[in-house]
Amino acid sequence: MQTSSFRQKVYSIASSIPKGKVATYGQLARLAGNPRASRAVGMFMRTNPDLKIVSCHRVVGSNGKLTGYSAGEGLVTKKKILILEGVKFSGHDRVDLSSSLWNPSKSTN
DNA sequence: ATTATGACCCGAT
DNA sequence: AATCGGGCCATAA
Repeated sequence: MQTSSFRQKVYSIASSIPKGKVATYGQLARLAGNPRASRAVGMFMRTNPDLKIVSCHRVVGSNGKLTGYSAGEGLVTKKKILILEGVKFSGHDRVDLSSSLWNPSKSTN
């Protein structure tokens, strides 16, 4: 499979994240086929094609830590959106993965 | 084709 | 718990 396909797959998965749930970069990378490409995944979110189809704000670090955001006020906007979505926060810039972590196996689409 | 950078992750100190 | 360093992958210049 080409790397270009990998990127598209990541976008597909990212846009598949249900509202009120969040996924980690490593998780997206793993689902896309490259468990070690967590870094590249972050770059895909950064250079995402359309913020409306790809819910990049629902992507957080492995420990639920908010890393970055290219739109709005950055992490501030990202955090705000997540709260509006119904995601529970554990700290200032941390998401409660225990309750808001997306389970791709259950989503099936 | 090579070098440099980054919205990451993990292990060790 | 916090900090430091190394490794992996894809993109941009």
